[in-house]
Amino acid sequence: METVQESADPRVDRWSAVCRAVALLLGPYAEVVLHDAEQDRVLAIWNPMTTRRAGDPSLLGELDQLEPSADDVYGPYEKLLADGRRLSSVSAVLRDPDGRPSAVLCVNLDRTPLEQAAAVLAGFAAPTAPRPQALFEQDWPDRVHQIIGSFVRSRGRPVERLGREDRLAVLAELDQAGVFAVRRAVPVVASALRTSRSTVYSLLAELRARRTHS
Amino acid sequence: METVQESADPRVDRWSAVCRAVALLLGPYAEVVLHDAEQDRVLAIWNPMTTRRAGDPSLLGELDQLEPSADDVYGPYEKLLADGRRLSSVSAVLRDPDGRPSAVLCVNLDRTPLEQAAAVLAGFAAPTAPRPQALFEQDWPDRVHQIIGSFVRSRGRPVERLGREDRLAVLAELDQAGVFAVRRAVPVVASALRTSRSTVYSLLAELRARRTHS
DNA sequence: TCCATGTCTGGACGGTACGTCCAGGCTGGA
DNA sequence: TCCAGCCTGGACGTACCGTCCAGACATGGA
Repeated sequence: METVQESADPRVDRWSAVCRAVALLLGPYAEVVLHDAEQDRVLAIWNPMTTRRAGDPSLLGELDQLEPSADDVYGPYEKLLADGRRLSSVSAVLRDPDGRPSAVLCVNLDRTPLEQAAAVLAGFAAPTAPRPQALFEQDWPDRVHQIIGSFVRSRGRPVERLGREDRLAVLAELDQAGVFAVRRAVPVVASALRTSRSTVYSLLAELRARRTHS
Repeated sequence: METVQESADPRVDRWSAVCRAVALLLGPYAEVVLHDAEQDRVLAIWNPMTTRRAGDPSLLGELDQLEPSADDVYGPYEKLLADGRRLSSVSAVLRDPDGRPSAVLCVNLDRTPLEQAAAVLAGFAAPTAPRPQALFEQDWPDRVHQIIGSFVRSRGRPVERLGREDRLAVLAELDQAGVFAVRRAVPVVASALRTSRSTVYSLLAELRARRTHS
């Protein structure tokens, strides 16, 4: 099992056993990330699925402000990787003896193997139907919030503190998901991202420009 | 195995063995329907899943005009029952020795058991996600055509000859599928139904009126 | 044949949403 | 302090949406 760990942080010492255990239990398709809740960076990664490394600025901070939960456990949420892999993510706030949040544990499970098995079963009855399941999303605003929430959680900081690149990334996810083909989607996304309609259009234009100019 | 058969039609005699065999092979979840291609009615049904009976006016006629296929076999196509069951439908034009179409065989397979198994697998990795699979439909015009095509096939007559009630029914399916929440959907549906934009809006208004006044 | 009924249709219309643009304000860094 | 970049509300033209209507058409009965 590959481990990426920069410095000997006491919190890593404290939690690494748990992280290793989870990473081993869930097999080769689970990534375990330990975030710093104070200094906003990655403490350690087991079985990394992306290129993130310890010390990267996947800052946290104020995770407890968004969606306060009774037991500090969030998820599972769905997340999309750039290469199309679909992840199930679970986050947990780890607190020190004083009760203050000191680290955030994220477990990302690659669901594609199980989904392939499910597709085999589903396809057995309808060999030609490309997607035998859902037609169109009825509660697409909920879906928008799910995608944004999953993204926010993976970055470990609330929506208000997302940078320009973060918003471009989450808009790319939403766009790839086809959100902007449905009517009245832009205002919903804008308010969900705590930004203005103009900005959403501007960022979308930049996305398209980047896509064509490369 | 339940069989609904009204009159001793020679075509029923000729093909009933095939129909019984298919109905037995595919178990209790397959419905086999033999349609009259000349007089536009149901000749016989094995394992009926709906309330249709032999002699019902599920007229056929001119099936060969729509989407000419080399081998007279259409599908499988997806179809929705009123109670939500999802079917895979296959149709075949049966021709008499002269080569003229005389009967149409339809096999409707209930996919819900297999889909439940698939849902178990898919849900294993994401217990809380209501729909772990697709986000939004990217090629929704294709989907519109699939729905309409499946409907047309189930009624056994081409789009141009659909009556008012037929169009209301297919529009209800499309509406329930959320098609009209996507941008520019109405013109696409109108041209697919070989009707005008005005008519689609009018029928949709009537649908809504019926839904609220009952 | 003529009429009555019901439906479909193209056109036109007002209203809404869409996407773009810009001048101003804000923020973070030099 | 200035500067550069970004965000923002507002305004604007356009495209689309949904409705309405008068005429065409088909159907069926007198």
